[in-house]
Parts: sequence; C-alpha cells; structure tokens
Amino acid sequence: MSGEFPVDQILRGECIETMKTLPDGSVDCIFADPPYNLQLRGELRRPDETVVDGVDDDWDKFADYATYDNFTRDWLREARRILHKDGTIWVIGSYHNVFRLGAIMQDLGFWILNDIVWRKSNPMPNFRGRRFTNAHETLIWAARGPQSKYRFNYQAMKALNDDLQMRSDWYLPLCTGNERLKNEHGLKLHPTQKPESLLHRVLVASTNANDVVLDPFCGSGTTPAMAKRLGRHYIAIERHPDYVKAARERVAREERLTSEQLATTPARREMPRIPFGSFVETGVLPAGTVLYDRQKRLKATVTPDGTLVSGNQRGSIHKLGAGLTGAPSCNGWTFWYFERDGQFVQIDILRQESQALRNVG
Amino acid sequence: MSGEFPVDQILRGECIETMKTLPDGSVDCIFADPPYNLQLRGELRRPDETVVDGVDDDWDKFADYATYDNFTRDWLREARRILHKDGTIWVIGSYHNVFRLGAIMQDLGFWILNDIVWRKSNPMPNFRGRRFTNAHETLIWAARGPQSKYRFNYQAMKALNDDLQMRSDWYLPLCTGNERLKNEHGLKLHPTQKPESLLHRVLVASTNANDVVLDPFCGSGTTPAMAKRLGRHYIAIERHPDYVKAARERVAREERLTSEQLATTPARREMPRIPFGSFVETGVLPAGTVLYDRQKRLKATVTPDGTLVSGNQRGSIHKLGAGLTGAPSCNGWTFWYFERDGQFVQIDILRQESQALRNVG
DNA sequence: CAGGGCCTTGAATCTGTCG
DNA sequence: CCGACAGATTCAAGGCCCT
Repeated sequence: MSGEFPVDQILRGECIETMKTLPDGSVDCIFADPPYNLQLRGELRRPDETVVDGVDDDWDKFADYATYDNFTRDWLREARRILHKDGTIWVIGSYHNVFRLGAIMQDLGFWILNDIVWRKSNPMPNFRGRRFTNAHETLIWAARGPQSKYRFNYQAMKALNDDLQMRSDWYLPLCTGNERLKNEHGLKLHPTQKPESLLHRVLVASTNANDVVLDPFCGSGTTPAMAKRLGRHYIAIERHPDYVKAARERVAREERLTSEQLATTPARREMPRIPFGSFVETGVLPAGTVLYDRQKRLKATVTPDGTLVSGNQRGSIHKLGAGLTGAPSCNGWTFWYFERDGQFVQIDILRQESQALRNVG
Repeated sequence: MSGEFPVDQILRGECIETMKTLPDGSVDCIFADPPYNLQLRGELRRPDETVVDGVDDDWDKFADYATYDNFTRDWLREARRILHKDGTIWVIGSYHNVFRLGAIMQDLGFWILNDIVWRKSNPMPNFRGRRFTNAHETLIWAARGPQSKYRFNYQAMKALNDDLQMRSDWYLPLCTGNERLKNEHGLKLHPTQKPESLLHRVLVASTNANDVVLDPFCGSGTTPAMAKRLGRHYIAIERHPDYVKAARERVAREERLTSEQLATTPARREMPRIPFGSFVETGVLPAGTVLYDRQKRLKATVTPDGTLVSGNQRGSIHKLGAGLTGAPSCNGWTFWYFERDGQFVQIDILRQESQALRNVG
C-alpha cells in the first residue's frame, strides 16, 4: 500500500466523501452499520397521517424511501470500488432498512453469500404487545461479485461451534455492562454500539491476520478495536467528532494479540501439499503395497511412480478411486486404506503424521 | 361475501390472472410462498457423492432481477388490492429474493410489522464448506398500510411460548417424513412443501376462526389444509394441475378441529447447547487466556476460534485434553482450569453460570 | 417391542491451482 | 482464458430393518 494509505486510522469526515479518497480495490473486507431510518422515523410518527385508502403514492413516503435509497446506493457503490476484487462486505440492518440494503447491493453487483441472523439473547420486549418481540438483526454477507475468490475460514468457524458447521443464525448478547461506552454523564455514548463478540465472529470468519478492514460508519469503534485486537489493519470513518474521539481512545486501550495467540485452525486446503509419491519413494508405502477401499471390495497396487494399478486401470489415487467407483471425483487420501500393524488404516494418516512432524521443526 | 366468492376452494390458474377475479378488500390474511429465483448453477453432490435433488423447476427461473421484480410487483399489487384494509400478509423467502420482496412491499405501501426468522432445526449442511450453513428462511409480516388495525393474537402467541413473549425467531423443523407428500414414484411431490407447524403459528398469530385466508402460490396445499384444520376459510391458487389435484385431496382428508381442540399446542422445547467458542467471542475467556489441568502440569492457550494450542498440538478443549494425556477421550469442560480473581477454577463453571446463553436452541 | 444401526434426504446461488 | 487435475467436503430426523 502507498504511504498515503491511511491504515490503522480513524478518519473524521463524511462517509462517502472520505471513501472517495481511498484507492480502488484497497481493502480486503468491509463492515458497515449504516443509519437505519434517516427520515423514515419522523414520517412514521406524523400525527396527520390519517389517510386510509387509495393514497398509496404518498409522495412524502416515496420521497423518504427514495432519499434513503439514493444515499444507500451512493455509499455502497463507493464501498464496492474500494473493495478488493476478492473481498467481502458485511452490512447490518433491521427490517426497516435491510430489504432496501440487500436489493441495492444485488443491483450494484455484489453477490450475496449468506444472510446472517443475529439473535439477541436479551432483546427489548415489545411493550405494547402488538407485534412479535423484535429479537434479531440481519447481516448481509456478500462478495464483491459472483466470481470473487472470497475468504471464508470454514475450519475456524467450525471449531468455534464445537466442531459443527457454523449456521446462519448466531446467538449473541447485546452490548451492555462495562463493554458499553459511557459519556461524561454516565449515559450510553452511542445508541447502537455493536457487541465485540459480533465483530469477533465476523472478522475471524472472513479475514486473515494483517488484512485491511474498512468501517465507513465507525460510531463507537467496535470494528477498529476488534480489528486491532485480532491483528487486522483497519480504516474507519466517522462524522461525529465525539465518536471519533471516543473511538480513538478505545482503540488506543486495545492490545494486539501475539501471532501465536492469533493462530486459528488452518484451512486444510491451505496446508502444504504432500505428493502421494513421496511415501512411495521413502519406502513408507513401497511399490507393491496393496490398497483397499473401506469395504475391502476394491483393491489396487502401488507402483514405483506413485500411481495405482487395478486390473487394466491405472491412475493417481484420486483418479483411480473415481474410475473404479464411477464417481466424477474422489479424494484418494480418504478413499484408500492399507494394513499396518494388523490395523486397517486410511492412507491419509500418513499425511497427517508427516504434517505433525513439520510443525515440530 | 357474495355468492360468487370462491371460498374454501383451490382454484387452478395463473396467480395474477386469478387474483384479478377476486373483489377488493375481500380477504383477511394472505400467505404467499412465491418462487425464490435461486439461480442454481450446476449439480451439487454430498461428500458421499450422492446428488442433491435441488429446485430445478421452470417456475423458479427468471431471466434477471428486473424480470423477477416486475413479476413480484404485479402479484403483490394485486394481493394488496384484494386484502382487507385491516388485513396482514405473510411472504416467505430466502436471501436470494427476500430483499427484493421486502423493498417492493414497502414501495407498494405495505407496512412491515416484523421480519420473522424460521430457524430450521434440520437444515441441509453446506457440503463444500464455502459458506455458513443456510439454516433459516425469512418471513415478512406486513399490514396493508400504516393505519391498518391489524390482528395479532398476542396472548395466544405468549401461551405458545411458555408465557414469554413470542420472539421474531422461530425454531421449527423442515417438512419431512410422513408429512411430506409423495408422488406415485415415492418421491417428494413438491420441492418446497412448507411444514404444517409454520402455517399453524402464522394462522394462530394473525387470524381468527372464520377469517378468509388467501394463498396465491398454493403448491402442495399446506395453507388450505391448515386453514381448514384451524377453522379458517381459504382461497388458494395454483397453476400446476398435479399440485391442484394433490392439494385438493390433501384438504379433503383434513378435518376441522373442534373449538376445544383448537387450544394451542405447547412449544417445542429447545435444548441448550453452549459451544466453548461462545465464551471466547463474548470475552468471558478471551483469546490468549491460559488454561491448566487440575495439577497445573499441563497448559494450553485459548485461540480466537475456540480451539486450544499447546506446543505443536491444537484442538478442541476435549481433543487437546485427550491428546496431551494420551487418553482416548476427555471432557474438556471438567479437565481445564483457569485463574479468576486469584482462584483456580474449572471452565465448566462458565457453563453453569451462563444464564444469558441458556436459551440457545 | 425397545433400541441400535443403516440409509435416505432437505428452497443450495457450494473449489482452487497450475500450466 | 481454458483445461487438467488434486483433493476438500455433511447434520438432523425419520423410516425401516434387525437383533
């Protein structure tokens, strides 16, 4: 990145205007918590709104939605320009605005990957008993486009959920207690401060250490604070000087975890590749060894170049597994078994053992 | 209602065309399960190489967003005309289409009351590990307009939820087993049959006995079947003759409950399950914390994804405990200890104390 | 007949790298 | 940009069979 690039800073300024100063494709991930209603709220409470039927084209309402849509389209377009081609964006909203956000994101070319439901453990009850308790907010997670090679730390998310796939519904508490920033009167500093746990999951799921994360609506600074703690870089934009000051102080108090503490479960597809042939060469699984499928219904012989032979078929561990079963593809490492010390074991164990040895050194 | 009014019938015909024959303000509630516009790209296989039977029906294919939006606007406009001024509408969708649905509903003058998350207890996993498990669908519940005196059976919902306010996130299973209609080959009749429990809650929440419920996308007939069972009237519209036939037969088999039987059924009890990772995210036991075994002979560090690291070994609290001691298995909750307020305490105490996380379901 | 094991299935935008 | 190929990847239920 150029020396001009304002990394690890909280910038005071208008969201769109400030984004315009950042170069194309310069951030890896965006987290945005845009204003929910703007003018819509005032309109909702208007006392003279007693028209019952027919006036569906209430120009006032239309104007309000249009204003919100225009603002949304403008900042999202700018965000998309700044986002790396393989980057992802998170946008959070409630039913007041999230449908407009999502539709505009799709129109601009973002490719939605998931909608995530943040289920609040402690939502405010519905006092008047006229609706269901509004107990969740929605996050839209999207790649820059359908072709983006986006990052998703699948194994880390699985680990975080007791070794089950992380689902699209997340159960997390609101930001309360000591985590909630207070002003000089002891009142909450910001009306919608997001919990650190939410940003923790977002950042661990979709970024790597040293990635650059942009938050165009920084507010109380949960995004830069968690980015710093988790060893990510950040750029945050905030209009209100009080929030800028509070966020900067908050981030200054934060400490970066050491790289050892930051290490999460690695993605298997990013582990160093070990050719099957290396086990043949080193004599761990010498040429002539017979491999079987799990049910011992298929059998193949290891050859000196690391291919397998079965009848008149020959190929890599993957190709032969696919060929013999008629499947379009096959992971040979988990398909084939051999006998060792009287035990019937998957050949993948060799890879696992050799990776464990590497970690020692 | 006029004698012409086709109450308690399943009409065969195009959705919009058929709605045009119904009078203004003639139905009390609408439940709509429109095409989702999934845009599936190719064949998907499970890890065991079996093929997933996806939705490849013609009715779910649209050329582009604009085409889908036009269709959506047309049927929603007609639906709004038919809906009583104090009526409500339910529309279900997934992230593929729900943002467009919601934005168009707002544009047409509908007043959103809640967005409801149907959390699936048994969703299909994400087989390639590239996204979060898509474990929910969204229902938008809206009144005809901001001034509608809509119906919401607050007490019935509260009773259904163990005397707590019903929240906006509902935990219900998919429609499987004997409830799922089969064709003559024993395969699922309809690709997207909705569970009866979902319609049960929708109708009990937002309609009274003898109300008229419209379903413009009847499909396999869950709406009319549940309307009849719950003593509501229905009008259903379906294009495909096979679905019309099956739905009519299904409804004929259905019996109206007596008013005594209409008493609500108890809510499904949700099993608490607290992943260790949730304590890491929420900062109760932040990444970097050091854990020890009871004798303080072993030691491990908490990482951001909720796994533990000790030397070159990594794993869940259970796996690492087993790995370090050479035991075949280990209960990590009782094996690991940490220091808190100068005390040396078992991590299991966090689970016991965690009232806030009790309701995880 | 109770319980365990095996098989099936569900609205799904489902790969990455190297040559 | 395209083709080849290595190889990563699943959870909860329900039904049915067997012991």
